[in-house]
Amino acid sequence: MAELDSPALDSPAEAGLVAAWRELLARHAAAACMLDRELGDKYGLGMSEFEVLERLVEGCEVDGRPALRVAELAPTVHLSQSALSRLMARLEKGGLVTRAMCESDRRGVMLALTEAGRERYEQARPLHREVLRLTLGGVSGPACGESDAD
Amino acid sequence: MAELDSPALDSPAEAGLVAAWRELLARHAAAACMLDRELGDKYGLGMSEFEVLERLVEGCEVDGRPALRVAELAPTVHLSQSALSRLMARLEKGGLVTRAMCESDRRGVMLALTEAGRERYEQARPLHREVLRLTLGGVSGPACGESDAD
DNA sequence: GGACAGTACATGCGCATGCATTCAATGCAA
DNA sequence: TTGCATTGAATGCATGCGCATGTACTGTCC
Repeated sequence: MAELDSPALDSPAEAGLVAAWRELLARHAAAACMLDRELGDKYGLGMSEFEVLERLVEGCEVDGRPALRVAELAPTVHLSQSALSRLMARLEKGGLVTRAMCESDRRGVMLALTEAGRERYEQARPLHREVLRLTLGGVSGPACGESDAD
Repeated sequence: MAELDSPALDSPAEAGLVAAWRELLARHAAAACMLDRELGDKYGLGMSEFEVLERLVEGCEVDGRPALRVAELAPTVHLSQSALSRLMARLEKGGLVTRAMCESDRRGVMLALTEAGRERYEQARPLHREVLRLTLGGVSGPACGESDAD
């Protein structure tokens, strides 16, 4: 209730929140920056491009097989619909994906990896994982449970 | 041909890393997006602007007192030198900070909050904290079992 | 059937960012 | 002192993003 004139300090809970936020910002910046640089330099892919390719690899077969629609993909990569639309245009221009009109609903666009897209992804993946290892590796802060060592 | 070996699967360690990365991406996107929107709407500040003001509040007194140099500030807010330079220009144009030439090294620029800057920060802080509470609240660690399966 | 609201994606636009470059000031060496 | 490499910051430029809007299509209600 006494929040009239003690504006200079956070409560302990807030301080923890802020610390967590800064930690998150630092990790995100480190990983995103290095991913963009490394993947861009060596494979011509941005961080988001790689994420999109990965979703496509996970979600569909190669070239022509059942694929994803843009609207489904957008939230999973944390991009706006317009950003994803342009990103797909870039990938399509690079020959890594194809955009085909959806038969059942001609407003929709089916996204599918090409062979080149899959190959590019496979090539880039080790580097992506290595960057994650370098930037996130080991220190995951207040780690709860290690479920990755099965 | 890439799919001969076993390139389609990550090792368990890699899978954990990727899961942690996606978790981090999701939190960052949620918090950053909401912060930008809320702070922008209500106080005319971007997320990075707020972070910069916060560093200035922490690091110096009001208007004219000892301040920070751009080069010192940049890494703490994960911005490039050029981005920070422009950001400071925006804040200065808005009357929230002042840029003064450093006496001892005239290449440097001393950054200081103005009264308006401090006030704006104090006004925006509660909203900032609330957004953090909403987006990061409670869960501070990576993957404790709360994982999505898309 | 025709009009209208709603959905899916593309596009115009402005903005913030990073890289490369530039300009100014400093430090060092001859 | 002059000359040169280095550092701190600002700026030109290209890029990617989100918002708002436009375009094409769908489904519904009359």
